[in-house]
Amino acid sequence: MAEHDTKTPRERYRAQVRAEIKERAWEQIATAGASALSLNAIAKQMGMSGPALYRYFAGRDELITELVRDAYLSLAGTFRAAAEAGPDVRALSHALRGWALEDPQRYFLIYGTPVPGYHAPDDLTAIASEIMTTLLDACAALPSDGPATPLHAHLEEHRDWADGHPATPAVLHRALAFWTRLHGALSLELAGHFAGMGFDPERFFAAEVDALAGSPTG
Amino acid sequence: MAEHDTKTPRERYRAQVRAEIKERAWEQIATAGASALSLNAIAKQMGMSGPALYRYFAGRDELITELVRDAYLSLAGTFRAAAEAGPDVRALSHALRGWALEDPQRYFLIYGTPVPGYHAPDDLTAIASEIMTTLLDACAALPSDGPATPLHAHLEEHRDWADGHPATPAVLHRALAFWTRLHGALSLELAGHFAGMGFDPERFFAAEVDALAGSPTG
DNA sequence: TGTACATCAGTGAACGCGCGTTCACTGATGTAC
DNA sequence: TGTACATCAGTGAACGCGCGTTCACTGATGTAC
Repeated sequence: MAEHDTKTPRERYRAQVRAEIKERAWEQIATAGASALSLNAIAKQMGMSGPALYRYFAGRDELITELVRDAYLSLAGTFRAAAEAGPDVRALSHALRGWALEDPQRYFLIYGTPVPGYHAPDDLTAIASEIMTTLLDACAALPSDGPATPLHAHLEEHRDWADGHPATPAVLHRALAFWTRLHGALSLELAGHFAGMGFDPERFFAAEVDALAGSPTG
Repeated sequence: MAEHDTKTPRERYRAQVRAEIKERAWEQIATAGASALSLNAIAKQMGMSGPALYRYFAGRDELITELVRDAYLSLAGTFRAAAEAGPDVRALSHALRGWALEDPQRYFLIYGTPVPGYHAPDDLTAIASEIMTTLLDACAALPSDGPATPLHAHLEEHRDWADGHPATPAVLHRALAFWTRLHGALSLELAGHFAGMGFDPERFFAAEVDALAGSPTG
């Protein structure tokens, strides 16, 4: 009773249909890539006429933007869950890999080839910032820091992206290294560039994580 | 006289037009991404009718395949040139970055989001193999090797991709790390994910290269 | 050198397709009295 | 509870577009004698 449903049946129905549209959109993206996403095809798949979707999304662009936002939210949620037991770069890293493997095209929607001209909406920076903060926390919890380098001085001067986080330059550097290295290993794996090479991508990924978690950013 | 031109004028003309088609294709890709590449648009830009292009390419797919091949060849050539003065990972790394910045969409055509279903032609593996060999040579020329790790044993057993190269497992690991780390830093930079963060991508890239060239794969 | 023929680049019309999006509408669902 | 009205989901037709691709053709360029 305390938690009363404030949604009218119509609102609930709307939310449901919106959700199904997005689901079909994800299926389509997984099958043929984001650039092939088509409103008409989604409508047909749902047994509706094309124009019906305009009751739910202003157009194709708004739908895509919404999908990008959902992808970011999903990743942020995964990170939050992985950090629940405390800051731990290993947990974060493997959560990231699991999330990426779960739906490679979702991963690429965020980190893949940018479409020249497309600009992501502004409210994503807040979500991206939460993700980065989680990573910074985990890096700050690691032991050693190692000697200062010229890059540290540079990062010290350009640390706005850390969003007020009280991280040392060494921690900033390590967070950047985590981000880019994991992304490198993951995106090549997901894009199929390891196919036929024989080795186990997961072992290599784990070795990268170990190297990062073990030594000062070397 | 010794070097007589065996090409007829018609053949030379054909080659010229083919080259211009590709050039326009690259322009289009740089402007709107590879998925937006259109034969008709290229033809219009060249002042020809659409069907005329079918004298030069069997269709859109063949053109794209050709562009992918050219991108690989271009990268292989860049690597070859960078290794001319001897094996040197630093030279290779910065040559790679320069090549990528020269035309980000060309880079993404090789390393970007894969289109589900598209499969690259087989003869690319030879070019990819040359690139990898150059990188392996450079890694083998680095000094220290560091202690053996479990990953080394795994790579020792799965080294077919090294194509007969007499590299130690530590060298194999380092080559993989080079490849993935540079790719991670580069693709995030090119995709614009560093935009607004304030730090200098080149300095970070250089630090990654230094870390790789300096210590055993840590 | 001149003529007859073959080659081949390029055109314009056409086909069928799917796209995003608009518009005027029908009919069902919810609301107010 | 019943009636009158407003809201809103969904339809079908239509618009204009650009796409890849085929086809029969014209006209210029090259080749053979």
